[in-house]
Amino acid sequence: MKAYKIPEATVIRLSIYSRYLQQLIDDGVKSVSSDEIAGGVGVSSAQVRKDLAYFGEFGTRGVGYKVDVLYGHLMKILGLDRKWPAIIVGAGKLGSALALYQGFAARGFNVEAILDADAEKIGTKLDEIEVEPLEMMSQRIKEKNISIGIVTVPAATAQEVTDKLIDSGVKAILNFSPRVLKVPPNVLLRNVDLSVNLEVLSFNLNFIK
Amino acid sequence: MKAYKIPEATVIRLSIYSRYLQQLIDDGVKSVSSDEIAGGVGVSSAQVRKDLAYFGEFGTRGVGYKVDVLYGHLMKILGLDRKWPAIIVGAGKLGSALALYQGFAARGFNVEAILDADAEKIGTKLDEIEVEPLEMMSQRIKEKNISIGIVTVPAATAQEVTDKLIDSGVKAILNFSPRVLKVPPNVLLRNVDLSVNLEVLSFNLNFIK
DNA sequence: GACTGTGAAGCCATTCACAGCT
DNA sequence: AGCTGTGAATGGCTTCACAGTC
Repeated sequence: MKAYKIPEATVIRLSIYSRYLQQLIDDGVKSVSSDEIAGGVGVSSAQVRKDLAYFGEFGTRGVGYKVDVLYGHLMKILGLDRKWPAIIVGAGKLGSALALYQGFAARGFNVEAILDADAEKIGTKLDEIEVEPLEMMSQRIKEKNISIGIVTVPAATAQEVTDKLIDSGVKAILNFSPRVLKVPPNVLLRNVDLSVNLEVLSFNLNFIK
Repeated sequence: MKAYKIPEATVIRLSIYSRYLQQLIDDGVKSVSSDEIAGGVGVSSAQVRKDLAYFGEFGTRGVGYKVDVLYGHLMKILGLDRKWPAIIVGAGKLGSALALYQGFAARGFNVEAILDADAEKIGTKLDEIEVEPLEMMSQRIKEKNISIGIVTVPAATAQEVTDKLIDSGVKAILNFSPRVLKVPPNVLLRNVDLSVNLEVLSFNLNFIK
């Protein structure tokens, strides 16, 4: 499922703009131009304006944007004016790291449960939350009203776990496993492929020096 | 720095194709068509053929591709026919998880050193490798001939650490910090922004249901 | 008959350039 | 004068459709 006519690249940049604006707020800056945002995040000022234009007119000609106002609009657009409970499946190194990652909670993504198939891991605590067996998936998703599932299991079980998440009512999957997942068209899927990122670097390293 | 005229999207897909072919090899499959690869990774068969066409003619008309031959070509193209020693800066949850992540080593990315500023962490062991102080950066990069640096420090110190990596001779940076990094044009940079990925999902969740 | 390789067409995102507002 | 908002132009990736080969 894709959301209407907004380019994904635009959504990604909005997220980055919003973080840059957060920084400006912390620094006490009140007003900003598209040119300054552009410089701060490494794109062109026309790009910044075009991205914003998909959603409305947030600035003042001749003046620029009010930092706090623009920030508010972006957070709303990104759906970050609310909490998003999430569940992590796979309490290995990566899953555990993500469960404890402050950056998620800071943006409203609260990890409400973390599950694993391994009996050894079940019952261990990561900060506040306890690793639970896979059987708890459906119950936790329903009681915590979770719509985002984060998959950090090995490739072999990734599809199976994903199917279960979707059966249990999850609407969006963030996949960290190195496996191409099949999901029905009404479920959102994003892949964070750690090795692929390094491989793009190694490909490009061939061309320098 | 960008590598010549190959679209980045193509490089990413080549990496994914190569993993799919690896699977086919494991399954004992000898021959494959662009249509089968396309089905396996979720793109069109024309896309598969176009991507491969940037680098040569690897198939046989009317027949398809020999799995092992194509796999070999892709690994060579991606620069994965060699080892890539890497260094991780930041031994927090995420850095530690990445240091131990089997997927990297499986593709030739060997984490040769992991550094941290925190005196408490220095000396602790992650599997085989020991967390060392930042001061060891230059020495380790030179003696291990490292060209890839992985940044997993908090946003506040990310730029500083990146500058040091580049000073020490690193040619490519994989950035996990939520900060836009400035690097000179002869240094490669890729960002893996964990929150941004969730935010793209939350944006799109607004449009369903 | 099957499937690759590829020029041409189509599509979509980015950049340009300027009108419009303050 | 300064900066936004936007139609038009550009550039680049993807899809189409078919000629070429086995």
